[in-house]
Amino acid sequence: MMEEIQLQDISIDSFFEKYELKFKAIADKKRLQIMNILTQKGAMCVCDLAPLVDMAQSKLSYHLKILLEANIITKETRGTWSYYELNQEELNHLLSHELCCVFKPFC
Amino acid sequence: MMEEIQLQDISIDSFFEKYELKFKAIADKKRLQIMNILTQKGAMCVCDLAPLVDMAQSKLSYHLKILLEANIITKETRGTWSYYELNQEELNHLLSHELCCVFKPFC
DNA sequence: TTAATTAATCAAAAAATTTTGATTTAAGTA
DNA sequence: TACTTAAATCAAAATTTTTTGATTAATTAA
Repeated sequence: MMEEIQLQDISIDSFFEKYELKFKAIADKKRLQIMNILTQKGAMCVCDLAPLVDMAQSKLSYHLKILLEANIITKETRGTWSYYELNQEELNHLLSHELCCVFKPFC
Repeated sequence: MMEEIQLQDISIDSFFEKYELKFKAIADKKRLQIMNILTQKGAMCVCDLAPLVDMAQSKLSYHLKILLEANIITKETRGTWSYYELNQEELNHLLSHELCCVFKPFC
């Protein structure tokens, strides 16, 4: 019984942690701008994205990693290039329909 | 023309800032827990909420202020008590329908 | 092969957020 | 009136996040 309650607590706790991670990822002006650009342009590599968001490469890679680890975007490597794309499915689970067109693709 | 472009930039910039503020407010395990409790219990005062989230009063007041400033919750003062309640309308604009029952009331 | 490009990672510095404990203000209670 | 309770605010400390610039590894191009 004790264990049951504890398990419940642990699971609700990790549930909140999961959403903390996701909301934290999108809780940033620059990362929202990145999402907005990916909404409009589809998949992009770091070197093409960098000038659009006016960011140094290492800084952009840092922000992309945050979004990637929250599953907000996906990554596909081709040669030396890394192509990043919005994860539409994930965003649909997360955001209101209203936020389509701005932070979600094809809505 | 220059001005038009600048105005556009400023407005899209403040648009991202607005959502940064809101997502930042909900991008926290403890604040999500607060929202979850308010979802279940409706309006609550700080002194009743504090033991439920196992937080000192000043800490809880700090987190409530973050949510209040993002318009995620509302506040009504009665005597010495402050009653906080989820802002259902705001959350509907922000979050997916899926996140109802967890972070949004009456869905 | 050599040089250049792409992007990830690292450590240190800078900046922002959160926690803590105390103080303050206001309102209720004996 | 004096005492207690509720909650906001404050400053300092602690913690977390972000930025910066350099380095590294892998791939492409000359």
